[in-house]
Amino acid sequence: MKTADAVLDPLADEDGGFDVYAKDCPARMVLNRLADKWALLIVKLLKGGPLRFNQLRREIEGVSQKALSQTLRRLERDGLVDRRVFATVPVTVEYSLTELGRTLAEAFEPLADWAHSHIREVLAAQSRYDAVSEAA
Amino acid sequence: MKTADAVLDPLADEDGGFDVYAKDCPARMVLNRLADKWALLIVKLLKGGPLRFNQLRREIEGVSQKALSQTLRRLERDGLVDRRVFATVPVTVEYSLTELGRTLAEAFEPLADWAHSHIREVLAAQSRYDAVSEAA
DNA sequence: CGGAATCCTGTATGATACTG
DNA sequence: CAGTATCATACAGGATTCCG
Repeated sequence: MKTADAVLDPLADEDGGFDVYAKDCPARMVLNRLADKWALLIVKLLKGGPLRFNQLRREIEGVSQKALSQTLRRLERDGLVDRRVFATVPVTVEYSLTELGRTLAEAFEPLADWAHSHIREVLAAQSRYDAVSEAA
Repeated sequence: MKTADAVLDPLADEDGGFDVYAKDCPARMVLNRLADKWALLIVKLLKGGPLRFNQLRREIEGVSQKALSQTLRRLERDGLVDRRVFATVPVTVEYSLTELGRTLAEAFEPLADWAHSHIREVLAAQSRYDAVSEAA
């Protein structure tokens, strides 16, 4: 395709930003990455400090080792998570947030809070909706 | 208080919240819904006022009519978006944010801002990562 | 215009097994 | 412990067609 710069420049707008609604906008790629089923959950967990692979796996109920592995690699690639290997006898791998990751974790917090505090309203809305469409 | 939801109670923790890391936690369902590729994009768009179906479709480059339709229905079901039909000659359908939806839009803003202002860092991290792994 | 129904395919995901 | 590799599949998602 194009080079990285060629992609960026035409999309940059006056305020130095990007159009999230443009197809190939990097910001949308970022958003899509964050839309990952586990990514934000992991980031939020790591806010509490470094964790090892299987610790994460135990904490996040329902994640497969494959999904966890993939998500961690993507997060590492995006510079959000740091991966450190310790040459202990059974090898130990520790994941932690980078500086960038920490800023993300903070930006995510309002959304997490929102989910937390509006679950009941959402569930109620769903029931209402289902009741109506079921009636038809 | 313990009536309707057998699902909710066992998951409620001391502070009256939910454990996002539990498999069947409603909060996680909410989060997963938000993790939808288009949901947040739509919510953000509707902050600017009501829009019709094809307006949304045009604004969000790359969304298929099916994906848009499905996402809108889900958002409506969750009580985040309001759908109003006008009996004009070619029927007009208008989508707008509900009160609940507006609170979500606000909670989302920090994350959108984050994506906006950290794209370059993420892209840089990706390049670095790819350069290294490619070297192997 | 705003969608629902159908078909069809890529990919994401999960279970299983193997390695360092 | 911390993964990768393989396979098998379910399902989201796109393209197309048709309808109120």
